[in-house]
Amino acid sequence: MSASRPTYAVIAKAANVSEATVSRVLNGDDSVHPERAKRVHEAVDKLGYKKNRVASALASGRTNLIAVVIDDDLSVLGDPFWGTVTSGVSRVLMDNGLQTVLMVSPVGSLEGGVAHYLKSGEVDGAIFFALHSDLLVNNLKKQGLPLVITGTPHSSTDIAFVDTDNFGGGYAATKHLLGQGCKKVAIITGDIGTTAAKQRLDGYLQVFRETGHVPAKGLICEGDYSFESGKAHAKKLLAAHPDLDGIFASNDLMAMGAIAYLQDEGIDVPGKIKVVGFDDSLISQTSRPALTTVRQDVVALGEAAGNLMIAQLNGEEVDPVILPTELVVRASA
Amino acid sequence: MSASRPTYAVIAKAANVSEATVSRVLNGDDSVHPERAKRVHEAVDKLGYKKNRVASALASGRTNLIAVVIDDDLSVLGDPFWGTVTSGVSRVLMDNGLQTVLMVSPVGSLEGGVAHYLKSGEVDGAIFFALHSDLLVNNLKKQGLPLVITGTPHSSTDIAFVDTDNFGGGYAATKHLLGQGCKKVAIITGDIGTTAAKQRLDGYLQVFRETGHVPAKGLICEGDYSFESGKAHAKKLLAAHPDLDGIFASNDLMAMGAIAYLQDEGIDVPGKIKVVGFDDSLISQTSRPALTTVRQDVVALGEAAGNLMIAQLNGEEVDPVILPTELVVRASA
DNA sequence: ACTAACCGCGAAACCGCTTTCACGGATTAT
DNA sequence: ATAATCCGTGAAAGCGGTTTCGCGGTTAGT
Repeated sequence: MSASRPTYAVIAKAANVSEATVSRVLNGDDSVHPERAKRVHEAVDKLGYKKNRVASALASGRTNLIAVVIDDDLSVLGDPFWGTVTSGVSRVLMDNGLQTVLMVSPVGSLEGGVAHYLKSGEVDGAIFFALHSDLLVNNLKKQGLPLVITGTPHSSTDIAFVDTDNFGGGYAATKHLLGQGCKKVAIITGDIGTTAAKQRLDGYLQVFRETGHVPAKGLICEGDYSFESGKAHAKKLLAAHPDLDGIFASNDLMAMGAIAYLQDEGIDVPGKIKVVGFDDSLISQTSRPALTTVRQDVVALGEAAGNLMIAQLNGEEVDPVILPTELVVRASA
Repeated sequence: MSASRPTYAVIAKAANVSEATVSRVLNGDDSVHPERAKRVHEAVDKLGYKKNRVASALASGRTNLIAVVIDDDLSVLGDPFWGTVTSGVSRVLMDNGLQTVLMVSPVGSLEGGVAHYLKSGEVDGAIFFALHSDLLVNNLKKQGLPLVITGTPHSSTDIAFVDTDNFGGGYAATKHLLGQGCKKVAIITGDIGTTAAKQRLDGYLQVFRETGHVPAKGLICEGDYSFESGKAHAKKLLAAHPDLDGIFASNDLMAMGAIAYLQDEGIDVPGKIKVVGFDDSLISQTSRPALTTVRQDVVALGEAAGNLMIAQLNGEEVDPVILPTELVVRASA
């Protein structure tokens, strides 16, 4: 850095006030006489002063940094879903003068880099994505760190979280298939270790509960959100149930996999078998037949997480936020 | 925080040394007597001491924070490409004790939040993605901030950058189409304002230069990397050149768009027209026909950017890094 | 008119770590 | 043996803000 940047000492002298007053003015303390406040502002403008946020953080104990922790490996941010959530979070935080510190790493244990970092007081709060275990968050919660989880936690904690209405989405998707005349509808769930997959399955089951029917054995199979898994399960399902006429896949990628298999077999979609996905990701629009799917507002999810964090920093009590889903009917069902 | 965390004062007392010595030990200064160093380490372990990185940053002037600046809006992180690059960067930085501060915002001018933040000394360096203009980086460079650009800069600066071999990729893709017997090969470029798009086009042109041919007029059209743009340009191209038999699209999404249009028109891919994409993104594997495309190692790109930053922080001189591409032949060409 | 509460403001302590400086003792050179 | 170096170490001065505390001067209470 060529010219060292000015400090309070310089501003104070230029405005002919004390450093304490400079601090008050710059932090919006309205107990300063307008005249002196004006002098301070003028000095700040004239000298191009920018507050050193590190020094400020040390003195005040607030870093204005929020960690976004992705409990996984590299692949997660490569998923447009989490990338989009992240940008939603980031934007909200930035609008509130906070910066986003990104940490991509498995956080299984209470030790390890991420855990230490979060406990070192270098961030004012943490937002978790794709959390595999509640161990760390419960531990951090005890330490009083403001926390937000994106997705529903596994255990029933009192930690703030935001999520999509997975249950409602699963319900709507299944109902739609039945409404289209399907008699035998299967579900390919996501990794059942995730709460989202469980909830979507619950939505599916609820439809049958309401009609008094019991979903046939073997119509429920557990995928892992991958294209290949959609393909494989479609094959298995069709072999066991030749009269299958509807598939609800827990995400678009598996739906695409299923459709790929069916098309390879010369089975018409949606003529013979109708398929519904989940997410309304880009591929659902570009594939053919275009995919009927359950849309979730991913940016809104990120923004909600950011807002929940802001609220907590302001000392407010917060409740979980569940965002609605919407069925988008295209060609596949 | 329930129990306030220990400070140097506590450790120093416990180990019966001065705070200066504690600092030396914790910062790897080997001039401390092993016996005393051991005492310090024991005290640290016993008391569960974690260094306050904020205080450390203030005193040392090093924050251990690196900004990742995405010069755009929300959509960019939703693109799996940048999400993946980001995670690559983040991992390398983390392995080196640095944290990633994510900033998603247009950085057109020298003012604005991002610019101020980068100049405020709160980060030790900055890595730029999807840079639209070199204005800010040149300005920051002058201030001595270590910088890395992902993608080739527009102007010829002496700023470190990493990029994929776009030229080579474009060359290979075009050559492949010709090698498959195509006589009339068009290119749908990306947003020509990006250097990547220009370089891929250059690769395409180079093939013709070498063969002494001049690519027919109207075979070069400028897309914008979107699905729709691929679709629209395929239509336009086919109308103008009914004998078209090859298309090189500058990314997979446009390739998919082109194929979608061709299939809608009942034109066989690759029977009548062959299509090559660029990126080797997920959709290129899941689509049918599976897309022949130019693979770039996106994680490696991010890691290279991270490593270039580390090198600069170590005071090393660095050269640009160009990563190789690889043609992945699938069904579409 | 006299005490009490109040208000704006500056002095100074403080946040927790880093780094310079100088000192006593041991080592090496002369 | 004496002077010149070198070493490991602690005291203390920062880094650049924030915040407590108390002072002098008003304003309000009775």
